[in-house]
Amino acid sequence: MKEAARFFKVLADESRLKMLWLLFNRRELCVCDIMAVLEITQSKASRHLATMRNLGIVTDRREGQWSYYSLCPVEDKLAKDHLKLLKTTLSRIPEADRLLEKLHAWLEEKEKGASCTPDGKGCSVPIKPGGMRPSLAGGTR
Amino acid sequence: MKEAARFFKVLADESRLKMLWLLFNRRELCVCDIMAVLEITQSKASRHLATMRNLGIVTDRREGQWSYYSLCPVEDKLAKDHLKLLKTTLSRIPEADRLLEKLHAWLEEKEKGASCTPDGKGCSVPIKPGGMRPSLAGGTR
DNA sequence: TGACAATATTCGTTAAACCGGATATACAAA
DNA sequence: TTTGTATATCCGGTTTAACGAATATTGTCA
Repeated sequence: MKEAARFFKVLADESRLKMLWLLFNRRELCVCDIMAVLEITQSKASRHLATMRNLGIVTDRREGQWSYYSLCPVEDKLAKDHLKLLKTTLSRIPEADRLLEKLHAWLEEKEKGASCTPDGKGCSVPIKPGGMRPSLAGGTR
Repeated sequence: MKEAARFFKVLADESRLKMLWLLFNRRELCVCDIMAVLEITQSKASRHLATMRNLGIVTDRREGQWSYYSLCPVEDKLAKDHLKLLKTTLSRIPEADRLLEKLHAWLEEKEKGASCTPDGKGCSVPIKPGGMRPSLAGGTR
């Protein structure tokens, strides 16, 4: 049961729940995206993602300077089942919709050249006309 | 989502998971039973039960000197669904079986006159031949 | 009433979680 | 090589959770 408690401990944080919700709805996201959408500091985003990676419910993939996080296949049955249910239960929370809207707004903005600000207080949109990140352009579906 | 995190926080403790598991399998239990089966102190048992009552997932019923705790109908859909799933997922954990065996052993012992020891270190079985608690005699099913 | 049993609550301590800011690392582009 | 960006990690500091022991409360029974 200790293992089960450890699993729920990871769900017991609002920021992590939000991150999971985003990842339920987008194949992968980089730390930068999560910072922007959740409006949290970089260290906070990175730390929470690491927590979930340590539990084995997300993985990361390095590409250039970016770390892309995504859900990963979960072996543990308890975790697997509750995560699956979580996707459904979270979708019924009004806030969840708003979060997805924010995500899509951000991703669009990013396409146009937005980048993370060092202080994590959102994003600057310098509109570098040529500049384009690997981003999720064409990804997800 | 804050509400959801608050819910999972309550699940994020091994003792509380065990208590829930016992209550999934027994209509009601008094603090004394939980102390004995989980081998925890009285204050620990009482405090954890209070935590769950505050969240609205268990209720208590006073009868004489005993407080009987049981699961209560949960209005919140997220909590309700995850609790339902929890019963299934916990049942697959080997430890869960052993816990139920312990519960049944204790309840039987109690029938024969066992009582809580003040230090919460288990139970003494003074074998008062006549003495019988309200207990769960005839209850549960 | 007084002694005892079951439970709740308080108290002080310890441990864990979380946080922001600073720094370290890794990579990219100039 | 220097600069800048994205991320990870470290470093205190603050908050929250958990605990055992002690005490308070409530009910029982003699």
